[in-house]
Amino acid sequence: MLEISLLREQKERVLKGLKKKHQPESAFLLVDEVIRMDDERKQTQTRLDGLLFQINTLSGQIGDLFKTGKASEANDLKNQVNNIKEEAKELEITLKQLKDNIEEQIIALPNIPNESVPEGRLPSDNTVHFLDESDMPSLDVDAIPHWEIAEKYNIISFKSGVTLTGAGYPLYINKGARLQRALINFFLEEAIAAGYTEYQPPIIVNKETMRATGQLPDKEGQMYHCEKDDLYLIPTAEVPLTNIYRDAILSKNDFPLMLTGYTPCFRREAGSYGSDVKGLNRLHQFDKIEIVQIQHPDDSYNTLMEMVQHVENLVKKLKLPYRILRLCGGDMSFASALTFDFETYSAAQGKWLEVSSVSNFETFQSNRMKLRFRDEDGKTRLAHTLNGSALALPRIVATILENYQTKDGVLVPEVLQKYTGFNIIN
RNA sequence: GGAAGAGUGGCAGAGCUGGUUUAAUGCACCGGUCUUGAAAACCGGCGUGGGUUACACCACCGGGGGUUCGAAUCCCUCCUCUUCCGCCA
Repeated sequence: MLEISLLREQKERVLKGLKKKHQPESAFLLVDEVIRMDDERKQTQTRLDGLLFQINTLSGQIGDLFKTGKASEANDLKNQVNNIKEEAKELEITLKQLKDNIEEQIIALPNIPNESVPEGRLPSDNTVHFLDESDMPSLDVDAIPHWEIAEKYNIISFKSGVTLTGAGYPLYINKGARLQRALINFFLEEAIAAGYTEYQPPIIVNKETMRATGQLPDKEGQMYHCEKDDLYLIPTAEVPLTNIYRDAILSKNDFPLMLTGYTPCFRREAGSYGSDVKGLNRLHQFDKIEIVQIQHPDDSYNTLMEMVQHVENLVKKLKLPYRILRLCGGDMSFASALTFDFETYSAAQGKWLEVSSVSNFETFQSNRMKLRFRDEDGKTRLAHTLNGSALALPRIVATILENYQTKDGVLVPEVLQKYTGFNIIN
């Protein structure tokens, strides 16, 4: 959620940003509308405060009058107060409506992209930040996609998943399951070595938590909801991890806060179809290790690059062909100011698969969740939040299975072997 | 799930027979005096948000609602914690 002060003080920048994100005409009109409503809100608040002041003062006088036995005079004042109260009640209703309206409108505005975000509307407009062509794999002509490998070695059963739950819920078997566990440990250990603190958060959270990181009201339809308890299954560990510091006021030397956690993630993925959902490409339940940082505004972009480097290091260690994309304005998420996507090359499919997305949200999330810190001069300011996948498992597994396949079986990347306890899947 | 008790500013802890408590006091913290320096002592400051050029002023005593001229204080409801009972990995 954007800050109203930003709309007021840097309106040109906001309008430019909305254009870069290819917002509809209505979004531009919203900016002025929100400012106008906020002006009205201030006026209403001031008038209401005046009335409340009168009520407070008169009530004090009434108390004094009763004490000194002047009941009739007190009763006169009572009537007076009752009149003011009616007026105040109306203003209160107006005020509440204004506040609700402002929130409803401003929530519809996306974050403003950073200067360095490229222009463009489509994924093809993203700029390739790095592409290591020398490592592109050359597979045998009879190379097969990961879903066939999974079946061949009986390490993942999509069929059983369908029996148990439905499409998009694979069952990992034997070395398939152990490979998953190895990846989780590898990613967590790497994050810990980089200075992150490991958390094991709840994977079901309440409405307020979903609201604070922006999943609600925006992505209601993409999430699993437990109706009886009005709780939601998390789509990413970002949600509980960032919310740990909801409503907090940090001190400057708390920065940077570095959190990591492994969780299953749940996404309904309504509207997806075709080759996108084949095999492990897109699932309803998957495993992911997330890294989150909460940082001082002055340092957040350095931190973003560090996080990108951390993720890059992971795919390098796994020796997977990858590229990094700087997302263009039109392809970025609603809440992000700057995003780098990582894609690994799934050789048998001949496809780039997104395995990580690393973003700086600046104050977009912290504003919604009131995550602040105390400045040198004692004032509270909003902190910057950042997060990234490090990494999401299914597509990494898909890439490993396809790129490491040989006639004798699938080799296990060297760095994983101490976690798997075996070096080939056959 | 049932019963009882409790939720106050970073912490501790008053207030809870409704009106000099619209939040006392202590600790912690920050600044100052004193001191070669430090400790102690003393003086001052010390919640969040709205609002204002700045004040004034307003809201918030777990969340929400109500009674009243006036609510931390009374009522309703929800949440959380503690203890006991029941159930159970």
